[in-house]
Amino acid sequence: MHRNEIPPGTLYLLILRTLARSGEMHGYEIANSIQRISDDVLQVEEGSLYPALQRMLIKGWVTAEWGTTAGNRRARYYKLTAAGRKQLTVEMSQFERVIGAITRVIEAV
Amino acid sequence: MHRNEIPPGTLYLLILRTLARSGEMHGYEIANSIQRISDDVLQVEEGSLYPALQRMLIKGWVTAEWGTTAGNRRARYYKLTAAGRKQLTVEMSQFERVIGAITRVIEAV
DNA sequence: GGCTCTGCCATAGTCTGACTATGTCAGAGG
DNA sequence: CCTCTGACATAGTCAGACTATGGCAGAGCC
Repeated sequence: MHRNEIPPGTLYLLILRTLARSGEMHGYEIANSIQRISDDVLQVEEGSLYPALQRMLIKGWVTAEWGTTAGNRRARYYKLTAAGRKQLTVEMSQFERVIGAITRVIEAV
Repeated sequence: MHRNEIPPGTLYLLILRTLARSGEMHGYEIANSIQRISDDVLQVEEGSLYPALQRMLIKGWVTAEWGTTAGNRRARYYKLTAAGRKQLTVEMSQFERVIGAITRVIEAV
């Protein structure tokens, strides 16, 4: 079915943060990293990941260049731009703001 | 513009939780309550609220009946069903699960 | 009596973005 | 060779939060 786990909008945040931590990664690594760190709660499907990366390229948040993996395969390596780093801080503070607000509503008496 | 504040999916949670706390409310009250408790961070637009309530009626999470407000206006009063209460617990635990996972990714070193 | 304001409900249509399904291609290893 | 897996990509579907708009009824003016 639909609607697996990742709330719409937060995928950008997850990718940006992952790239910020690791400098440079290809798509597959990004997905695996997110999945692993989240203890398999967040599963980034390929059909979500690559379109998101394309959009992020268009928005100018990342750059990409082709390279070769350790296992000798071709892959596109993504890297944050300055705009991407800025976007990350925006998304982070927005995330905290909104999640904090939702939590207040949930926990209100 | 678009994409104001409320992440898709969480509107159900907010409405369910608000109704659970207050027993019975009409739409306007629900929206105002969420907005107030969230310190104006979450603004539930009417064009989001009423469609959401319709969907919740169809899903059987709430019932509605017409009544009159304190200010002598007609309004539809919504109330949680058993299924709605159950859905609330589902959404709550899912929310915590997913937000926890996202937080782990964000805060990972 | 009109007239505006606000409370309150509703819907049609747009748009973002995560999904499913599918396809490709290349190296690894049996 | 032949399958497996890593890795990328896209077309199409769908949920759902938005914009814009409209309607109606009571309150409180003048």
